[in-house]
Amino acid sequence: MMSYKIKSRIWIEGKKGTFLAEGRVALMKQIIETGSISSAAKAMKMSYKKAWEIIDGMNKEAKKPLVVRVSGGKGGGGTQVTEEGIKAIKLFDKLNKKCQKYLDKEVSKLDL
Amino acid sequence: MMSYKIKSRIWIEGKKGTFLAEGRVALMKQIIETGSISSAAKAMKMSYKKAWEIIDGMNKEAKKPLVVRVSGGKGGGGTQVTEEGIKAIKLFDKLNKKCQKYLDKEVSKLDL
DNA sequence: TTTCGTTATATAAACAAATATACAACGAAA
DNA sequence: TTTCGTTGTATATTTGTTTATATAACGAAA
Repeated sequence: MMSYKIKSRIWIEGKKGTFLAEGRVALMKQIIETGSISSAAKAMKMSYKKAWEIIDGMNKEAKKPLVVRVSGGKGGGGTQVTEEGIKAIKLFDKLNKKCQKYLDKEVSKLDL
Repeated sequence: MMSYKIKSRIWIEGKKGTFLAEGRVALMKQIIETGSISSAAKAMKMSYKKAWEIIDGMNKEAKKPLVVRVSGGKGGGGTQVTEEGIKAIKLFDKLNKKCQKYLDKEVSKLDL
């Protein structure tokens, strides 16, 4: 009857805290677009502090850094997403889609 | 290498809001144990108001009530989880386990 | 050496969420 | 009719989270 919808949220945890999650991936995508944490935060209407903390926490859980930050220099510096970061984005998006697809299939068997 | 763990959270949405979710199911289980919203809330160290709102929201999204509440009467009244409620608990727990199992399997292929 | 806009950091202010408190309504049983 | 502990509801308080603000550090390039 399609009365109900199943929703899900996934995230990946490292030893001390969250590694990858939806917001983190979205922020990385925005950094790719804009070239810096500050402009990415602005575009997402997020405070710089929060954005910085997300990036910092993510890098601390990563084996190789997902983003590299440069302070000072031409234009004041900036932040770049590494190859590892791009891999992480793709991995997360893929897992997320698979999870939702699986759940939709399971629920469709159930006539809720 | 087992460095990372995948985590997930699922919930079921009705037309106007959340129907089933982890906290709601836990509360129903506690109501089965204790026989009332107030004592269940106390046992879970949750405010009565929050517990009441959870139950209210859940019943509003349910086709048949998952809990029946009686105010007044012997002992002041109480709350009981219906057969529908018990079915809902089992359904949710099963879906939740399946989801986590699926994700663990997917992640195990990935050598994170 | 000066300039630039960024990163990095601390603290204050604003906002949101949860809790605590109080009290009316309820109705079966004594 | 009175009693009981619950449900139901509103409001004030507390707590926690998020944002805003300010400022130092940075370092390549002009």
